[in-house]
Amino acid sequence: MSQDTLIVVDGNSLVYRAFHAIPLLTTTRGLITNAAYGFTNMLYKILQDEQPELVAVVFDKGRVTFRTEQYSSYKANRKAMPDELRPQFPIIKDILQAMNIKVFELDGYEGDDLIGTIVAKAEKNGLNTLVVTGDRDALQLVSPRTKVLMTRKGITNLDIYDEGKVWERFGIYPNQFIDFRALTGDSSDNIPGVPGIGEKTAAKLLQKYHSLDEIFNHLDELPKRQREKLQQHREQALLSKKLVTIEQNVPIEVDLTQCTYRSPDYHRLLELFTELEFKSLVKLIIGSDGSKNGKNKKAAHEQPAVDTFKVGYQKITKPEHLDTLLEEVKNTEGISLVLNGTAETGVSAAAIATGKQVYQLPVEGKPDEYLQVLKEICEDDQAIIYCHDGKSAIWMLHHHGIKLNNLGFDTMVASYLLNPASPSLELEDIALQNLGVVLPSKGEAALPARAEVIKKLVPVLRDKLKQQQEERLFYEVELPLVKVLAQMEITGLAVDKQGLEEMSAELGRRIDELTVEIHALAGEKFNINSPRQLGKILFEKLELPVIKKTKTGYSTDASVLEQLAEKHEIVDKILQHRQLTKLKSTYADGLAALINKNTGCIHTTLHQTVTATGRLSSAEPNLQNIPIRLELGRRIRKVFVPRDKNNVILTADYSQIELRILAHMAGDPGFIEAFNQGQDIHTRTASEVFGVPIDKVTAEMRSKAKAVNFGIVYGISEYGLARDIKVSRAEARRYIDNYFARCPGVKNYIDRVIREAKDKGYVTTLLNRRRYLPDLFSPNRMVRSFGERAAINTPIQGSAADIIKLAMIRINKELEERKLQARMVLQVHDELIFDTPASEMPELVEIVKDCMENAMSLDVPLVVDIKTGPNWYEVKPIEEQHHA
DNA sequence: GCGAGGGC
DNA sequence: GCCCTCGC
Repeated sequence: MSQDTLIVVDGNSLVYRAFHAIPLLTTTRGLITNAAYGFTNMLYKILQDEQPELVAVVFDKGRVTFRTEQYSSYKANRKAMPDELRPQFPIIKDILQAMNIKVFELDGYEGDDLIGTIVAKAEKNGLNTLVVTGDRDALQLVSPRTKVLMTRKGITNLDIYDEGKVWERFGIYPNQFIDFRALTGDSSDNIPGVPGIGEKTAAKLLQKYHSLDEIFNHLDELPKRQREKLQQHREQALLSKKLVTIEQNVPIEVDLTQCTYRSPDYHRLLELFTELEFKSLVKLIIGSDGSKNGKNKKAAHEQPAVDTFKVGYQKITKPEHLDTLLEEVKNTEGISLVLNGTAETGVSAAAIATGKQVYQLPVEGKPDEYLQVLKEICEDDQAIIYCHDGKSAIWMLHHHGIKLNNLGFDTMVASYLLNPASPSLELEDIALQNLGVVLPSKGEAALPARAEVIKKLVPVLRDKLKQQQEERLFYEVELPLVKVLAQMEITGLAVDKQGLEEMSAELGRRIDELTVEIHALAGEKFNINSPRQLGKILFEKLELPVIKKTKTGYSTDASVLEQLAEKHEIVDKILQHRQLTKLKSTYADGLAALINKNTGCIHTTLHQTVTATGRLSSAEPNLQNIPIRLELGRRIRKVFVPRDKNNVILTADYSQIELRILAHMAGDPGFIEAFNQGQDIHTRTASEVFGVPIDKVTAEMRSKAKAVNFGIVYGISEYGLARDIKVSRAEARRYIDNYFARCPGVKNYIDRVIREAKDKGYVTTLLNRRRYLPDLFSPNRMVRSFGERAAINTPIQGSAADIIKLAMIRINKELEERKLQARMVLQVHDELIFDTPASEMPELVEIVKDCMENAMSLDVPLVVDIKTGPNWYEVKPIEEQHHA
């Protein structure tokens, strides 16, 4: 007889258990996955422990079953399936399919009955069966060959019931279980049983009389109270018996050979698990702990279930092979290119995948031979080239004087667009998530594998972009922008190094003076830069009042110090010290350290795949936060100079772009009108909020109104506004209410955006850039409010990003076509900075103004202010220069 | 990792 | 609301 083991899983029972045992988990896209995660983990563990030869999972189908027809109250007190659970069933079925596990379901029957039928068949075939469920009724199936694995509490505690265990637990044999339930009932399924007869009594009766029928035959032997109860509820007991009896002959084809447990489709499973963000399960399959450095060893028993992705490739050993490569590239629409190397040292190795073949370069023994071929390929306008992080490829090629003319796809940028709030940016992760393959991390095969994977990813990612309606955004904005950003980084900003050093020295002297004074006032030396030491001095030694606390101690931030300023003269000096050390360390010294020795310029990195809203970010150094508000800091801008003595700096910034976008998207007539008439928008808001005529708006009112306008754009909270303009919460609330009362279009817009965001799970910008907002569904109110503010802010901030990106692409195209020497060198969210020969100024002004103001057509004008000067500090409006 | 502070 | 960098 066969010793094979069959596992039959009650899908619904385990899914419900998992749902209630695990708190709501969501993916970064807001998909709820807790039940799917818990179920999959349970299943994995059971399969691991039992190593079965056969596996089946059953599900209920349809709410009406033959039991409901017999007894309308059956399971009537069961609540409807929670909205968070329902959509997890298709996910679970996808997972089971990927695991190659047979699923049974049949309309009108509960999972129990399918289990019963399968068990009957298994018994006939002499299989050992293990039923996995949380439903006690299944215990009636226990036999010498059939056991039940029952969930106890949570999902990790499982009890195994064989005949002995049933006896031990209930004092009955499994074949008495139906009668037992007929007597005790089951409140969760609304099975009545015999009221007043509990488990203890039922077991005693069954021990003595063996069955329900025999109990009724011997009623006269029973004590009066029991007898009466049984007589009175006889019909009910018999009905209960029918209801709890598991059907073992359901009209369904059960072919146990179909249940043979084969190995899963690991690639599909990896795609699913990575998409669902089941990180521990991914680790289980790929046998890695996810650490990039590979320092942490795998546990010995953890055999990776999938091999790393391998692809056959041709190493180019002879120069003649290069001709073959060139020929094939010519005949291929879209090749992928992977480069090893750095921007500083150039390309050290390359791989090219055409779809038919993967080529590995360089030519053995001839380290530079291939560069000419690389040049021919990259600069061929006909060759469409796919990269992962095309901008870094452009940098590396730039080292060899090679251009990348036709970037046809960028898997990193595409993956960012699909989920900018938490994108997978590493090719390894993108491959896992979209192809279900594991990339080799090192070794000779790594490069060709990457090339092949990029080539395979392009259609998959393109399809996903299309599904999210972001194909145009990708091809018309983000992809062409890669080249523009590369050019900006490569050009860099010229810096007056000597000027920077002088500023650093001067700041150093003033910091030293202040340090001496502060130490004297404190009566001891201490590290002013250490919030811990500073806190001790201020709040313990000098006993100043504690205004705010942080997680780790006293808060000493600027708002706290400002409130303490009048209590002790040391405080103002600390504020000054803070300001000066920030300027010296971050700006004077920080910038000086990043001047490129060869070019004398600062080459920031403009990140295209970092922000959740679609903005760019700047790093090493961050040139998007060079001081401007305070005069002292603003002087830093003097060191940013043109790269040639005949050049000037030109800046062009959008005036109030975010508020204009808000006016446009909200369609608020008053707001739109104000911009169309060229009114001062903050003055107008002040007039609305304070209910005074435009000409009666004071400077203070305007400044408060300005804060309100910012607040609206940021997704206002009265708390934030009150803090910013230093008024009470109630006062702030009044301003906001007034604002909404006077600008109903804005109010409606905000409500609409939040509603749509909650409905769809994401928000979009004017060019359909998408951001998922899982925070909107958080059970935590604070997190939820945060999500709501992001829902308001993202369409505005992101649309501004869309617009300036469009302008940048058009400007660069014009500069190129007109062969101008002017260069765009920086973007600061609503501002572009150029380094241009003075002679090209008039033409540049015309191009920049035109491209920026007409980047997109809105219901309000886009207005750009242009300034020029000998450095970034001294830029002045061009009109003024005419008059001067 | 946190607090602080610079920008839009 | 969105970032980056510094010093501890």
